[in-house]
Amino acid sequence: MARSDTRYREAYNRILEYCETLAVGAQIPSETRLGEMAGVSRTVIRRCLSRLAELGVISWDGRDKHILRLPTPQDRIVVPEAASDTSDLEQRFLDWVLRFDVPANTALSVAELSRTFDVQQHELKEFLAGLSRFGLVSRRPEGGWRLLGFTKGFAIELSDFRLVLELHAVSQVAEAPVDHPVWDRLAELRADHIRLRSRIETDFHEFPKLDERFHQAINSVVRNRFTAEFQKVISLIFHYHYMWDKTEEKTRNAAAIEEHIAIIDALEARDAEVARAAAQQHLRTSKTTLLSSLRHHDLG
Amino acid sequence: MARSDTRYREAYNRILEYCETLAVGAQIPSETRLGEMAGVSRTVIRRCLSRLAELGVISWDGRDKHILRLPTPQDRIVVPEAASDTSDLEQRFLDWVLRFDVPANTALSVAELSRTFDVQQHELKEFLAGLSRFGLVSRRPEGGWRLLGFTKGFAIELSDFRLVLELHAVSQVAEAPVDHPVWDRLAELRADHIRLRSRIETDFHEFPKLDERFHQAINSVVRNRFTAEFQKVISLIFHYHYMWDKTEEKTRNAAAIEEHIAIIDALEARDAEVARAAAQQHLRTSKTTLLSSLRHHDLG
DNA sequence: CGCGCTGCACTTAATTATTAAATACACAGT
DNA sequence: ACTGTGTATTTAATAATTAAGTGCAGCGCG
Repeated sequence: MARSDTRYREAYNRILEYCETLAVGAQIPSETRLGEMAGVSRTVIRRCLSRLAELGVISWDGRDKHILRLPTPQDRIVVPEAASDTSDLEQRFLDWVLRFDVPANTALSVAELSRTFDVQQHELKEFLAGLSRFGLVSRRPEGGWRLLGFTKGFAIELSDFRLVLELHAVSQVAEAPVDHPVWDRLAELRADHIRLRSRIETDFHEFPKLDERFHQAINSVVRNRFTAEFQKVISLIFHYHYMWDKTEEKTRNAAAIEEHIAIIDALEARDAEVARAAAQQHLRTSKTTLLSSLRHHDLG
Repeated sequence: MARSDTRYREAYNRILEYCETLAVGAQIPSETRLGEMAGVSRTVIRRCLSRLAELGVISWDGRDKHILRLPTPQDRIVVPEAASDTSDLEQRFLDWVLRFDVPANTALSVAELSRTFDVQQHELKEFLAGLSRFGLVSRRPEGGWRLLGFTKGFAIELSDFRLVLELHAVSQVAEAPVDHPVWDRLAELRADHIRLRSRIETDFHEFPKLDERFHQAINSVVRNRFTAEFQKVISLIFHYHYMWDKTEEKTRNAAAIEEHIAIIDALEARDAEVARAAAQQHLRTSKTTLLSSLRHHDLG
C-alpha cells in the first residue's frame, strides 16, 4: 500500500560494496557524499546507515562513522526483481493490436492489459494517455479506454501524414552535404537491395526488414523531436501490414525494391524533384497495400 | 478513499424527476429500462431504487415497483459540484508556461500543478504523459516530471515542423474545389487584412488574432487527426510569442499583413508554387521572430 | 417453452490513503 | 564561513478501497 523501497535496497547494497573497499576502523564519508555516490537522497542514505549500524558493520554517532568489521555476503539485502520494463511497451502493445487484429472501437481494460503485458496499471494509464494524443485510443464516457485505430479513415490519414513527413525527409536528404553519413548508408542499402533482387524468388520475405531500414535511413536525416515519435508508430504499423498481406507478396516486394532503387538513384544524383516524385509513387503503393490489407481483414 | 458517487447521485435525481411524471400507484419500468434512461448501469439503478424505497417514495419487491407518493424537493440528493473541468487544461498549462516564462528543465511537481490548476493529480499525470509524446516534458529519473520546452532547439524544430505541415496545407488549399468553404473564409480574411492595414498605425495590436484566424483557415483544409493535435499546440505558442515580443511590433505586423495577402493572392490564382514560396517566406519570418523573442528572454 | 426481468457474483476503474523518497532549513562543530 | 547533521515538510509511487460495470443463472409470467 505504498511505493516500493527498491531504491533503498539497491542503494544499501551499493554502499555495502563500498564499505568492502575500506579498512576496518576507517572513517566513512558524509551522508551527502554517499548520496552522490549511490545516486539517492540523504533520506535513503540514512536508512542504509541505520541498517549498517544495526548489523554492526559500522558505528554511527553523528558525523563519526567508522567501519567496525568487513561486510559478509549475509549483510546484503535482497532486491525484489524489477517488473517487466516499460520501455518496449509501445512495441508490444502495437504488436498485440496488429497481430490479433483487434477491431476498432474495442474497449480496452486497463486491468486486463496490465496482466497481459505485466506492467503496472498506472504505467499503462500513462501509456494510453500518450497514445490518445496520436488518436489511437480515447477515453470512454463510462470509464476506461477504447481502441480507435485501424479503420479505413485512420489508414488514409496515417498514410497521408507519412507522405508529408517522408517527402520532406527526401528533400532534406537531397540537400545533405557530401560527408553526411546518410550517403554511406544509402550506398550500403543499394547494394543490399541489388543483392536481394537477385534472389527474390526464394528470399522475398526478407524484404520488410530491408524496407524498414531504408525508410529509417531516409528519416534519420530529419532531426526533429516531433517527427521522431510519429515515425516509430508509423514504421511499426506499415511494417506489420507489409508482413501479413500475403497477396502477391513476391511481386509486391520485387516492385518495391525497384522503387527504392529509383529513389536512391535520384538522391545520389542530387535531383530533389525526381526523388520526391519517386518517393511519392512508392508511398502511394504502400498506401494501397495498407488499405487493401484492411479490406481483407474486414471481410475475414 | 474511493471513487466519488456522483454518477449515482445524478442518476438518482434524474429518476426522481421521472417519478414525478408518473401517477401514484403506477408501475415503474424495469431496472434495465431505467438504466437506459439515466445512462448508467443496473448497479447504480438498484442503489437509486433502494433509496427511493427507503424514503417511501416507491414500493419495491422484486419486479413489483410502484409509486407510493409524489416526490418532494426534500427527496432530492445533493450533487457535489464537479471539480474544474479538465478539457481546457492544455490551454491553461501552456498559457501558464508561456506567461510566466517557465525556463527549460524546470522540475514540475504534480502536487503543485494539481493545486494551481485545480485538477486531480492523476488527471495531471495523464496530461503530462500526453505532453511527453510531443517532447514538451519528460520523466525525471528521481521521479516526477521536467519541462523540456522553449529552448532554442525546441523553437527551431517546432518552426521546421510547422513549416512542413503548413506548406502541405497550402498545397491542399490551392487544389481545393471552387465550392470549398475555405475560399469564402479567405475572401473574408483578405477584406479584414485590408481593413486592418488602413488603420495599422493605431490598431496594430489586433493583428495576432487575425494571424491565428488566417493560419487556422489554411490548416482547416487538411483533415488529419495527427496534424490537428499539433496545430493546437503550435498555434498557441506562436500566438503568445507574437503578442509579447514588442520590438518593432507595428512594423512586423504591417509586414506580416502584406505576406498574408500575398499568400491569398497566389491561392486565389490557384498558383500552388507561388503560394508555397510566399508561405515559406512568411514562416521564415515567424521563425526569426520566435527565436529572437527567446533570445530576449535569455538576456532578460 | 421462451422471453424479460431480477438476484447475485465477479470484474474493473476512479480515487484515496499510505509509505518511500526528496527536499528544505536550522543549527552544530570545526 | 563552511561542511555536515538533525529534523520537518513536501512530493511521488503504489496499494487499498469503494463505486460502477458486466455476465450469468434462474424465476415467473405469458
